[in-house]
Amino acid sequence: MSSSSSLYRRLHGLFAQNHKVTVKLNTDKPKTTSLTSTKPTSKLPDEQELQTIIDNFKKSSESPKFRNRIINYRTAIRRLKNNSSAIQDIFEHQKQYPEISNELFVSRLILLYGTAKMHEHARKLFDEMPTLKCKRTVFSFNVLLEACIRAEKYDIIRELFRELPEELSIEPDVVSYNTLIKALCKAGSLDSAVSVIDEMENQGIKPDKVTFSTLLNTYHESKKFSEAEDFWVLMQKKNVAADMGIYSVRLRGLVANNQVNEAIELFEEMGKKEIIPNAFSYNLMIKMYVDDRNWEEAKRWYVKMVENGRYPDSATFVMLIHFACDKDNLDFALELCKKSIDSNVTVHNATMQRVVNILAEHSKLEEAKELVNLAKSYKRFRYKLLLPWLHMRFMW
DNA sequence: ATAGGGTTAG
Repeated sequence: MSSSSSLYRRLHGLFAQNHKVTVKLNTDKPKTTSLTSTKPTSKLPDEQELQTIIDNFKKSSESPKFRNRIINYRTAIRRLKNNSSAIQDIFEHQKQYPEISNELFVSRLILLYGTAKMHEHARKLFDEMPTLKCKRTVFSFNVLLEACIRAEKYDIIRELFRELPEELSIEPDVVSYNTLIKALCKAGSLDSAVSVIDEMENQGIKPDKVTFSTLLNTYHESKKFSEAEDFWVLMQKKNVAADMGIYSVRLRGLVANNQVNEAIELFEEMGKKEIIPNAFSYNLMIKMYVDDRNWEEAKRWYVKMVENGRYPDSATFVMLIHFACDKDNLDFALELCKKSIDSNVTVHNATMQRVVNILAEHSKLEEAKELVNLAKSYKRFRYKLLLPWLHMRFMW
């Protein structure tokens, strides 16, 4: 790096510091107005606030419209943080409404108990369903399994599987088995998860793309790439209808293991099978070359993406803009920034700022200014870009 | 309706 750029950096540092002070002087509340985004500290509600949330929720629950919107329950859970007795309080309150005999409604509550890490309450509500005049099918059984996963109680799921279907005469379906597999994967028992395939086939249930997707992904996560290979072959043998998603999982695995040729091959295979690669597929290919510092190929895949009518998204722009900056390819960096604004795609503020800075560093002041102004016209996000050159001129 | 798959910078 040249000495002029290090001078620039020092000036910029000074500038940034001064700027913060100015912000503080101009406002009465300096706590959250810093340019570097500081999240407001989320504190636990005190007793008074807690009671208000509970009372308001119960009041709102009187409206059937309110009860029909799951988002209201999710919001309440979030606001109540980990206060399980408060959550139990508002959920118990729901039992007086007719929806409590609706399997979907109760299932949502069971799932939310899981989200709140209250697996015992989830189980209790499941057990109460007959008393609540609510039918209980494999659907709510699956939901109970999922609630345990959300509560990270993986070991219970095996037991539930052994105990409940027989007791309640529920036939586990493909979703039940896929959920069991997910639980075993999360618990780190990949081998037993795989053996569930045999188990389900013995019960006459065909593993599907979700089954294979979950397992393939776990192979990749535990870096067992050659086993992932065998597993992919097994999937072909089982004639599982592949889709975009499972190809994405496979492609991600190949990229993670730096199997460049195999990744290209798979990409082409997708086209032949009429699984049209989407932006995510292209991003994977671009990322592979960006990580490899191969500018030519990264750019080639970007061009290919645009030519094939896939819209570059935030990930595409951020990856390539930084790479272009690394390579001092200012024209391309600027072009990408303009295109992102033009196509209504938001990138990180720091990414856009880096291009402004690097343009200024290379005395391309007009272009830097142009970009800052262009960013001002962007409606979906308010970029906060600084024009360092103004300040440098002032210092000189 | 419940189960999976998703990135990008510092």
